[in-house]
Amino acid sequence: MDALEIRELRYFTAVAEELHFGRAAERLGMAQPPLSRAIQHLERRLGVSLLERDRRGVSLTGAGEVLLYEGRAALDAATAAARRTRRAGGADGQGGSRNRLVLAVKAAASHELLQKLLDAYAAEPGAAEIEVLPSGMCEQEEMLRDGRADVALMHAPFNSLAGFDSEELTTEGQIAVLPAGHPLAARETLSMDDVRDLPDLPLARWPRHGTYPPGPGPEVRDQTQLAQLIALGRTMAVFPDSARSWLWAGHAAVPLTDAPPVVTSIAWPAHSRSLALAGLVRTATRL
Amino acid sequence: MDALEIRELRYFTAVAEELHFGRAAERLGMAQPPLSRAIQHLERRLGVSLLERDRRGVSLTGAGEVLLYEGRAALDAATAAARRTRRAGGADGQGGSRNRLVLAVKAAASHELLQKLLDAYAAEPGAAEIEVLPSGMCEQEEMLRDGRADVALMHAPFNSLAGFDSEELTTEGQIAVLPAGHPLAARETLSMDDVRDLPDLPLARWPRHGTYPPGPGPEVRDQTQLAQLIALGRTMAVFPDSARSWLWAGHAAVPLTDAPPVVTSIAWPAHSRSLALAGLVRTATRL
DNA sequence: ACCTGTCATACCCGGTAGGTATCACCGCAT
DNA sequence: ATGCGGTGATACCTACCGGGTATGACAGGT
Repeated sequence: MDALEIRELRYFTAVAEELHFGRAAERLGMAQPPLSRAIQHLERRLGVSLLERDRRGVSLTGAGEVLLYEGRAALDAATAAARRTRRAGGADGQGGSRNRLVLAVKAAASHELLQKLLDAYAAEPGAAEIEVLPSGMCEQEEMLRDGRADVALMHAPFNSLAGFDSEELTTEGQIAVLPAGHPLAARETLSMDDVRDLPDLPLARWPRHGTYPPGPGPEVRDQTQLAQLIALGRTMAVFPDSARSWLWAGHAAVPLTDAPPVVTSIAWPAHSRSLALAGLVRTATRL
Repeated sequence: MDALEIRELRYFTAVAEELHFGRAAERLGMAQPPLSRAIQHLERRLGVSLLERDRRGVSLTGAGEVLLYEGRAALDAATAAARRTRRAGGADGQGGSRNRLVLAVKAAASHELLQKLLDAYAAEPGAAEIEVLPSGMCEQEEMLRDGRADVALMHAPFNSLAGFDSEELTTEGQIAVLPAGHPLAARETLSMDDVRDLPDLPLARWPRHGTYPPGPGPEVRDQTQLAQLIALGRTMAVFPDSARSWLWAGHAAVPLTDAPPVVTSIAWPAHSRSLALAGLVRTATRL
């Protein structure tokens, strides 16, 4: 019962994701035959069939799905180990950067909270250096898992806190961000039913984990694009209250009475034991 | 920036735990020179010094400590991936055992709760087969992490729920289990101060993660040994209320007014997506 | 000084990961 | 039907590297 090797997991996940040995081999920078052999070898060692080689392509068996899922976790853990070790040893350029934290935040969210947090923490005695790592819309989980970040500001229910330790920081309502001239912009409040499925204002779509959800609305990549499209009267969006800070002149914000509240939390890998991290969390909860 | 290999992590953790290349090599079933080389190679690839080779033995650098910690997580993740995949493929003997959960429970704890849970769950339509895996005193976390178990009954504050999803099931007080003839056994209630550091009844010590904590009390391995020693008047112990079910005639139980309450939870790896697991958790919370 | 215990170095060998060439198999077009 | 393109599997070879043995370097204790 010898353990899986990381290399084998890399190979398997490549094949499982591509469902095609040739493309997977290309992605891995190797030839196809050794890849086929490696997967066969893996299946023999596990005593389990992972892939269904049908003439019409490759598909995952049940065990293969399990391995894809669990293997990704193992891969993340291994790359996180490497990254954090390199950083702890100061192999990232300047030497000995022990006292440093990487904080992942959504690019345009929680501006004021972040500012207050950084200011307050910098005033602490012995504060570590905080590197702010801007992340995409829901990339923070991945960043924490694979070691690119040590700690993150996450927003339930958009981010999932599963597998992390966290402390709640703030809770806020949500607003509908509409074109200033739109009839609904004059209302005092709105409900989700009012803004869902408006034919003239379809909800914009963000990429989640690399792909766009289906829907009628325009696809946007960042918040500036979205802001422009709203100002042009092409779409609308639902955002936490704090988004008011970046609204344009052509925008109108109307509170939503029944939108789920957005909880901003500070989250970190459950097993972290860093002193600097503990200090940052303490500062954050005192704000 | 090629990834660490599991083999390298195994080697490094062995050395980091033994702090001795020879013993580590023996534990790994290999000779010492290749082990030394492997560690050097690892240090060169990470660009970081992990071990301080001092004349008088080996010690961990800061980066080494980080790698030991993170590496263990990666090792656990990899072995969990292998184990769960094998099980999903039915490679553990009988074929295709997809619908099966391994539940880790402390050997002699929560007897009645466990009984009720298993009965209730078995009555559910489409219930999976539950394999009950008895665990040591605080071994459940490890079992969940490395895939030996899918779900566990854990007892805060003895087990740490960090890194797992969980649902609280019951809360109970604690009792002092004393020899029946002891003067304190006649009391209606006791406080922690009453029973801490009694010269005639030192608290027994359980092994935690393989080693015994220091102290004057006798070292016990299982709950039967402890019961015997208590009946003999040599020691005492503090247990949750539910421990009354296994008390002997020579024991006396006195409620402790200020002991921390014991919370029994059902816990599982945060990323689990198994249908059977969801059903078991639902059953448990409805008890 | 000697011996002992430690980790590092030198050198050799065999397994295996990876490459190239090719096969076996099917769907599909002509 | 029959070749063609595209798939994954097989055969075979090479080179690297992981592992073993023997030995060195170096410090402490006697």
